Amino acid sequence: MFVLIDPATATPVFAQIAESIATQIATGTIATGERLPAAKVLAESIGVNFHTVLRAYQELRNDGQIELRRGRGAVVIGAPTANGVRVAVARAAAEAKSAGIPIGTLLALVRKEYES
Amino acid sequence: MFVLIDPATATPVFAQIAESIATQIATGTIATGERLPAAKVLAESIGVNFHTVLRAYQELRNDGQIELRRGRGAVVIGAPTANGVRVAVARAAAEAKSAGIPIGTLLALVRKEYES
DNA sequence: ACCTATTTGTCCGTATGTATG
DNA sequence: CCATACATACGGACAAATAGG
Repeated sequence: MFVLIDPATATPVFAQIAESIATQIATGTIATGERLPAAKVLAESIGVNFHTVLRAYQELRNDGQIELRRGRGAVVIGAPTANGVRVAVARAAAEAKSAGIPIGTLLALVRKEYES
Repeated sequence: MFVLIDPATATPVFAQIAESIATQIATGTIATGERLPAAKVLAESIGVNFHTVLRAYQELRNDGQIELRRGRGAVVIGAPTANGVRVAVARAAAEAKSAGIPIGTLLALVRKEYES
């Protein structure tokens, strides 16, 4: 697990961690089902507070990339992603963008619709 | 601004705060464009740490309900929500649900599509 | 143009709780 | 029962953007 932090960058540390892990998931460096190191462990290895790593993990969870469970750790989720879904999502995103709806609002709409 | 916290409940304090404010936005008790009290002020008024309120605010921002800016505060966003968007979102949500795709993954897909 | 107060943003540290194994 | 590991909350510090004088 290699995570390199650039303190000079404007992007926050937790975001850098999340981005690094997300990239490694996307490129297959970290496999589906694999378990990420405990937040405390990773934090010590890159020299940051464990809360910062935890926040990165929670960001990844909110993006549906990993699953977090107490006592168990962080596990990478495999994305099945049926085809019809992708098409529908693409249309919704395009509609929203052309309507000038911000991403946050769109996500709120999707969540509300999904949970209704 | 009335926010009542029940310490006996299992739901976290920050979630209770966010939920309370979301309800007040939904019911019109808090109007669109209105400014929420500063996190520090609200925190003192309900007797919690200001970080907890800040987290509630950030939750509301992630849900597209308010806009946060340093030095400016938290302002309630009005939802324009064009009609075509609602239809597209509803379809995408339905597709995802029938495909068994969890909400987190769906949101990640939407975000990726939107930002591409 | 400058300075100051306000307010959110991030990070650190500590403590306690809770689900998992 | 116990160790592990995430979850929440508190507290403090400093940074950065905004607003107002």
